[in-house]
Amino acid sequence: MTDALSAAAEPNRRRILQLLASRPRPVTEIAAEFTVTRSAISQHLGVLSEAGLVGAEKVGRQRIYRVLPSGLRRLQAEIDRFWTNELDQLVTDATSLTQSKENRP
Amino acid sequence: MTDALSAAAEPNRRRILQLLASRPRPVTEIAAEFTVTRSAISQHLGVLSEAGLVGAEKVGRQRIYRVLPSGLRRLQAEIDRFWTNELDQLVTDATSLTQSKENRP
DNA sequence: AGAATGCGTTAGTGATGACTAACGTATTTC
DNA sequence: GAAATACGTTAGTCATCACTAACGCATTCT
Repeated sequence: MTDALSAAAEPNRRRILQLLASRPRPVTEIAAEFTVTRSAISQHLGVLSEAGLVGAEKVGRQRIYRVLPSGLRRLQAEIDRFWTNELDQLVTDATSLTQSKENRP
Repeated sequence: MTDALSAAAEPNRRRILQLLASRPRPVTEIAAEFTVTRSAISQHLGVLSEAGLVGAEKVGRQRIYRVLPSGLRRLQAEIDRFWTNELDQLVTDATSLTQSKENRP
């Protein structure tokens, strides 16, 4: 599961990325936002790190995690590669056509 | 795993969605594009259907699957909700700043 | 130096996922 | 009507995941 999209899809990891996007944080501060253990968060950070989506900087006894723009761009590229023109047309077409064929018998 | 993003994130299901986006297809035609069993494809279609991303129409002895624009819009909304302004800024900022802080010591 | 803080790591568990093989059921073809 | 086609479904397997509890290692504080 080394691809960025699969790594970022997990709900808790989505939130972690959003938190880190607003501002880099140490692990404990991240874990405080969740009900799961700090250990679980640490492992999620490991997955995100392995996918190149986050990086850590050691400051004193804390490890400040931040989102890596390069990884984020790779994620964006993966999403774009998935979201083909054909998929996009289905969305835009439906809005104008009042989805006539949607619930076809 | 009822949310659209988690359902769509799985690699095989991504491809299924793309295939169906180009043109609705019966199950066998979809399965022909993959190395896994038709049974596996059928189950993937079940997941996508449960997530409201695809729908089937019975024609003779075939079941023609197609992408549902409504579900696709829900997926798009979920992606947009994840991809916050803060995340987006990190991407756009990095391109102009030549990612100065990316590999900070 | 000793206690406390901040983290990573590991072992172990329960749940879930993706998959195959086999069977069952309509529907079409001959 | 019998064989073939197009599926769904199910049982069972194996791998992976998310998680907790416990431990260990630095680093800071007193």
